[in-house]
Amino acid sequence: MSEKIRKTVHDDILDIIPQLSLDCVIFGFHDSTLKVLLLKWKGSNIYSLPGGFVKQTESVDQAAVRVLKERTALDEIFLRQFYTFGKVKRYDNEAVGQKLAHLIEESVFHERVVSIGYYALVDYEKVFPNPDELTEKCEWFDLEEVPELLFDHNEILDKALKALRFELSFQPIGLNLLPDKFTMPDMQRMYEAILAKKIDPRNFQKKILKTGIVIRLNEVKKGVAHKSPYLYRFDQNRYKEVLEEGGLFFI
Amino acid sequence: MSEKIRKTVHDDILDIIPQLSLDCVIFGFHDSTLKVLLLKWKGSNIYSLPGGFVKQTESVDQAAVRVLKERTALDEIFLRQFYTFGKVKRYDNEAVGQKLAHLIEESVFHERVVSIGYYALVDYEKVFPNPDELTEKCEWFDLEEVPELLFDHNEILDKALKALRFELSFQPIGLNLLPDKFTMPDMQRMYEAILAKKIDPRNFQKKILKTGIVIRLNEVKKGVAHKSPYLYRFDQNRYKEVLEEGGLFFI
DNA sequence: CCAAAAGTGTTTGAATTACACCCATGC
DNA sequence: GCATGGGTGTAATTCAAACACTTTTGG
Repeated sequence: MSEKIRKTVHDDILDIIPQLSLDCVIFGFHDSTLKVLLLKWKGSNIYSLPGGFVKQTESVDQAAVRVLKERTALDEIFLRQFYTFGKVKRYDNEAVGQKLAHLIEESVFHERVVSIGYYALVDYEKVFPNPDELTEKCEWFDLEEVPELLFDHNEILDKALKALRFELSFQPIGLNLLPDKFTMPDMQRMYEAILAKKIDPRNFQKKILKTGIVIRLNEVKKGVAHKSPYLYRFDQNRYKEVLEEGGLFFI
Repeated sequence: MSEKIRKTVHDDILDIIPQLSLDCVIFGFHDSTLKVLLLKWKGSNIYSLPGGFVKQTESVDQAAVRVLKERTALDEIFLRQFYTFGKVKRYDNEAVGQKLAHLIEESVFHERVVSIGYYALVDYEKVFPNPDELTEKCEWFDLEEVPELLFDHNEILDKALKALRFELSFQPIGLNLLPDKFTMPDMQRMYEAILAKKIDPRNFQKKILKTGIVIRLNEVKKGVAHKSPYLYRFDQNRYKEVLEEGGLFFI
């Protein structure tokens, strides 16, 4: 553990809530597949979700926003708290302590920590992945290619994905994964990637347009092979209306 | 603050996770209305939700089970973690400290606490409400008659009710509020009380019976005025099947 | 001109809603 | 015997699902 890191951890320890952390599952959508942002720890082959601690002077939500901003350079992120992980032994503390001994004092991992799980939906193109002091890479992984993760992060990821699927099934939150202008087939592929099922394009379009939450622009996407698809944009105001009407809609 | 209580709080402080608590919204159903179990603090007119701290040696879920058992004398309670409340200033620490100064050292309330919210569904008839050392009464309140509560407990209650309504809309969790044997009109009234809307009895019965999760017994409820209604019981096995089929059903 | 993806409507079946009268019981 | 709540079926409508061909573009 470098002196710098030791110092940082030590200074911070007074400012954070002890035994409480948060973990963020950051989802992106690219090449018709759902991606998740993972960190690779320095001098190792160990991966984990981005996470952090909650400062005494910030809310848990603010802490999540801060962590996300640090890792993605994005403000204004769609965030959902989905579960708090509170088992006594969330992972093999001994083993983790040894694996990370070159970076962090082992005793840190002897203490039990409760972690609040958030998931975030971001526009893949706008993200600049950024590792922190303890990690050397921050990169996107296809969901099917996620390796074994540190702590209980595979479990947290599973639960986040379930929560995302559930919520996407009746609220159009998936729009947060798309760029400002997108095509109907893009949107459909996004739904298909997350829900892991094929959807009929005619029925899909009908359903989406009926809600009125997207608006077709007088533009088509150029420079693509084959027929040029129309571009759409999200109608934030209409979306809020739909939500206030209690409007849930199923895909 | 009595010596006994001071000692208890002091002894416990080493065994619990600091700055982390949990709060339980315990719902019951009686007289066609949804009820919630509240505590009245000693020597005051202050009410709050039951809650507690998480011991170092127990999971957060176990802590919730323990709290529920202490307040209701029930094992095997239906419990759902629904949200973690993490604002920096969840309530007016000064004011609360003063209000409870006769029971607890004021400084306790100067520290910021993150609280994990659970809601429980219990069989009203089986509950023996039980105050703790700091409270003098533990009693059921109609939802409409809930007074101003301590801390941010009104907000927690609101959010629990929303979560309950949402979940009840597509999973038959409300059965946990009913006795082992119940009538179809009972069940309907329970849905009506929670969702706050009238339901057609023919359509309701059709929908419930179609799922197969309740079974009509060869008994009727005796001793009631008017026509004797049939009794039903919950089919736990069928319920599990339905859940595994991914079966959600709307009311 | 060919290959590949985009765009579009109608028909069918399933599910949901609306609706009203008779029955059994306790008083 | 009467007032009250319990029990039940059908018709109308709405909503969801199935399904295939034409159009446009780049290469």
